[in-house]
Amino acid sequence: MATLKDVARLAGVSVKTVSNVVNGYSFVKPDNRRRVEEALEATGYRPNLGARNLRRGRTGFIALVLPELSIPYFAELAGLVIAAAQEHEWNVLIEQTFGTLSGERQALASLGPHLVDAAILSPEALQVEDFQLSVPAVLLGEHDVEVPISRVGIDNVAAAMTAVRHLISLGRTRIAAIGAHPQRGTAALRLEGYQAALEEAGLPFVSSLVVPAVNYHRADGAAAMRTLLDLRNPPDAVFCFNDLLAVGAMRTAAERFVRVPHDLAIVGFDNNDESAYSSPSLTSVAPDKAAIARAAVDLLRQRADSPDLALDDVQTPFSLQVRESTVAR
Amino acid sequence: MATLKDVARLAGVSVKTVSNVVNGYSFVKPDNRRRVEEALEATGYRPNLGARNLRRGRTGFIALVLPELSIPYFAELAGLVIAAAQEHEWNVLIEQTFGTLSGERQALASLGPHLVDAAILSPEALQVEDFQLSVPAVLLGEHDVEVPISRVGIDNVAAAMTAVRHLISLGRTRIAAIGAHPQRGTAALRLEGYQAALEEAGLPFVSSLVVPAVNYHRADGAAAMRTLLDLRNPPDAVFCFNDLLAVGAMRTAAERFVRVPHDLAIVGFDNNDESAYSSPSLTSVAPDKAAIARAAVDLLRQRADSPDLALDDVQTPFSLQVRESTVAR
DNA sequence: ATGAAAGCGCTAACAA
DNA sequence: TTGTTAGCGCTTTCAT
Repeated sequence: MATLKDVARLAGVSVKTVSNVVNGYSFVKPDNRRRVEEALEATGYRPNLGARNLRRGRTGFIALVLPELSIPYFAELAGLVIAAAQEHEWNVLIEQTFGTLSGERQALASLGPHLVDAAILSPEALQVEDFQLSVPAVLLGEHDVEVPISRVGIDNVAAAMTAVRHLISLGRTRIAAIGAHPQRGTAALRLEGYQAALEEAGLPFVSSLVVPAVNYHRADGAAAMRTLLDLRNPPDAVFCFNDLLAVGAMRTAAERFVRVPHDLAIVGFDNNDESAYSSPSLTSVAPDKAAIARAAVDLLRQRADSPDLALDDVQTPFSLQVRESTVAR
Repeated sequence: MATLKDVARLAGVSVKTVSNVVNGYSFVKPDNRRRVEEALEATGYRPNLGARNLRRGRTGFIALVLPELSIPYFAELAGLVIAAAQEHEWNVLIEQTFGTLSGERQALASLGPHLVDAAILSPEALQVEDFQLSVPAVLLGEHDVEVPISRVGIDNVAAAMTAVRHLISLGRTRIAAIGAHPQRGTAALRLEGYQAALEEAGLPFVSSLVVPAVNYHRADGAAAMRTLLDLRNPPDAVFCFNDLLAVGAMRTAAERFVRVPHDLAIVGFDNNDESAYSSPSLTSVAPDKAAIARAAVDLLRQRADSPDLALDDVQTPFSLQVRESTVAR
């Protein structure tokens, strides 16, 4: 592997001049520039990023800390973050926490400034005291914990209200919710939106129609739906706090021969790619994932350049994708 | 951020001693060890990986080059690779190529030895001449191109035969295939297995039942299925070269009121998580993704340690997950 | 067993 | 405009 020194020797100039050419700096005598460029070409020189970053005091990486890549929402988001980071010459380091407190703590602990320049976090269990980050960071989504970290995400209360209002507009009156979670801030907000929409329409809040979910996987949605269908008075609609739960719920409905949307309308959240292709296809709250990724990376770029910028809270847009699980084709 | 020097000063020893303690090397006088450990604790020292790797001539990263994280198969695989790499103290750098030749070339070009120690590649369009890697690499899956790179993957011909034999055992006789692709090696092998299974059973090969797919997304499967259902003599079964195509095919079947599996049995490939939850659930060839991830990382670890190990070709196991899309519940 | 010092490849301050 | 050189934080001879 050719180094700057090799190139300099070949071109008969100093490393500084080569460095200048490589970095597009200042003014280099045309003659020298040409010889350096030839030497660069001849040696196939490629800068050693490790050395460059050591010198510059940066790493060239940002971390993306998320529960699990096998969860479609995070996989899609990760792809978008990688694309957005590329435009800022950042490589992305993905850390999986599996949604556990210990996993999240471990991931955070590994995020020294020598490893990454900044971090995008999507925590589920972290406590306030854990947020002693040594690099600029941005939180994805809303959380109850009041931590001094910038955030990017949608308005969960409004999004949940939109979903439930849609169900109400369809004439549904016994609307269930799947995904309540005591510790999870996002869940609390979606539940709040659910309640607000019910109240607004003068519908009663029935606590047996609110089913918690420990995890947000398909199996949890399936189990929750079984609970709901076993009720003496089952719901005629259900708002799931993510698409995975909704897919599980639809699966249970199919197994029990409950017709969707005729007997039961279902709305999900996240608008996973797969949701457009299920039968019936799934109505879902669609956050603008590309906007989230872009906003997060932009925010970090600013913070990395000027570390003590004020906290920010970016609200990204969302929409409701209406499909067959609420409106028959 | 505390450096080795800081710790050494605090402990009243040389950096060498501290380095020895940090790296668990040789014998350190108990008294010194204790003082170093206290200083380590007091300063909250964390080694600067960039500097360490610069010195060691390694980067601490491996690249995972894949088409797209939004494709569930790759997302699941990526998660497993990250987990496997962690056990070898490697961080994973994910590069998305979007399956294009230019994307793949660009990704490869960026893989200098100063960026990554090794690479796991999942190419779709690369030509032989592109494989001028400067770091140890492993190819995921089988490819026609004869390149001097180790490979890890399943036996695609055998896997495809297993899938088609299953359909034949169900009494299906007009078995279609979705996903033929002129350039893609994996597609050629799956097609080969499809043909072999038909031949073995004395079934005719009907070329109109083989539908190509430019991409392997859900939309492509849906379109291919429309083509098949428009045939004067449509198939009674279809083998899709991945689960995404199968999901699309199922969607089209539902739209056309074709009953699965009664009128049409469907088998997919990859066993994506989502495939167990569709209605009907999808029968699928299930590669052992964890084994693939582990084998790939292990192989790279060996190659990184002793660069001129012989080429290897690891065959990982697979199974057939039989579900409702072929056998009604 | 431990210290001193060189050097990984690069950038930037300082000289020239 | 370009060369010389120090030094980023670490590991590792080479002494001691």
